[in-house]
Amino acid sequence: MLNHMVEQSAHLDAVFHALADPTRRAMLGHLAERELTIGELATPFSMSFAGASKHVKVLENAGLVTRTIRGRTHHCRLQAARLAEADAWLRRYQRFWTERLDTLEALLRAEDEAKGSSKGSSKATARKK
Amino acid sequence: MLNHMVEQSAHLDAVFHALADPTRRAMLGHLAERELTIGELATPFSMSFAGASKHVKVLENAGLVTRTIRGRTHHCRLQAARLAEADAWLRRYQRFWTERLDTLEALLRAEDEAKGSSKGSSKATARKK
DNA sequence: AAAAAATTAAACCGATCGGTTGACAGTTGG
DNA sequence: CCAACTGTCAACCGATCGGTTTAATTTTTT
Repeated sequence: MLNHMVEQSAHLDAVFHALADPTRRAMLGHLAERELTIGELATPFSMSFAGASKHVKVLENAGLVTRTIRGRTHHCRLQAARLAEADAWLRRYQRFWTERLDTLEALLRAEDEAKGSSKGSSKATARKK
Repeated sequence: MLNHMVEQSAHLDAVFHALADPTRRAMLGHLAERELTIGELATPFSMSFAGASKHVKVLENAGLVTRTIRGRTHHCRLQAARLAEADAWLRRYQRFWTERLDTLEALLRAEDEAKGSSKGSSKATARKK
């Protein structure tokens, strides 16, 4: 029932590790547009097939990519559920950065008022704690 | 104006790398409640001071923590702006997982109807933004 | 002044990382 | 069947990781 929420720590390890490499993030960026083979994923980085293959394996291992073998080509597809898990983890902290943004906004607003006109784009965050 | 959006790739490397370790994620969790010293951060993990010090340095390096030295103690504070950057990166992919979640929701709903539910721990997710 | 406390620095450890190369294997087209 | 194509595997490389221990530094306490 909640099983998909439990024991995500290992998932998060793998997902954040996968995302910590710019090549892999770029690969995900490409996969966001279309399904791609290992070779197609490799070429934009002037990297060996084996190198790209390793990166894809990391992404696959993190559950961010699934592979379909058609003949001799391996077609990779973005699988975003684990990205959602990562995002869910991050959002636990959202109030911190929205708080900060609010105070920043307040500062900017005050600065604006001192200088001239402004635009009021407030977030109206609940003030807790 | 958008300068703070540019060249975050190195930031993202550091942030995602910092988040890829469960000890460091837990440290951030503790720092979300209150400011903590290195020693206070170390104790829950039965880890040496030096070990915790290294983890904090990684978090600091990623811009996720700032340090204030008061006497002989170093007080660490969560700094969430970089978490916001990571979240912003992830949200580029949000449409992929919301698509998936919608189909997942449909599946779970169908399953629930077939079985009859026990606890109503539904997510009540907002379906569009 | 001396001891204790909080922390960093440095050296070290085995494990993993990102990447290459070279050998191997299945697929496809002549 | 053979050659080209696509990809993996295994070995290897230097770098970094997460962690320890020991020594040094600074501040507080006695």
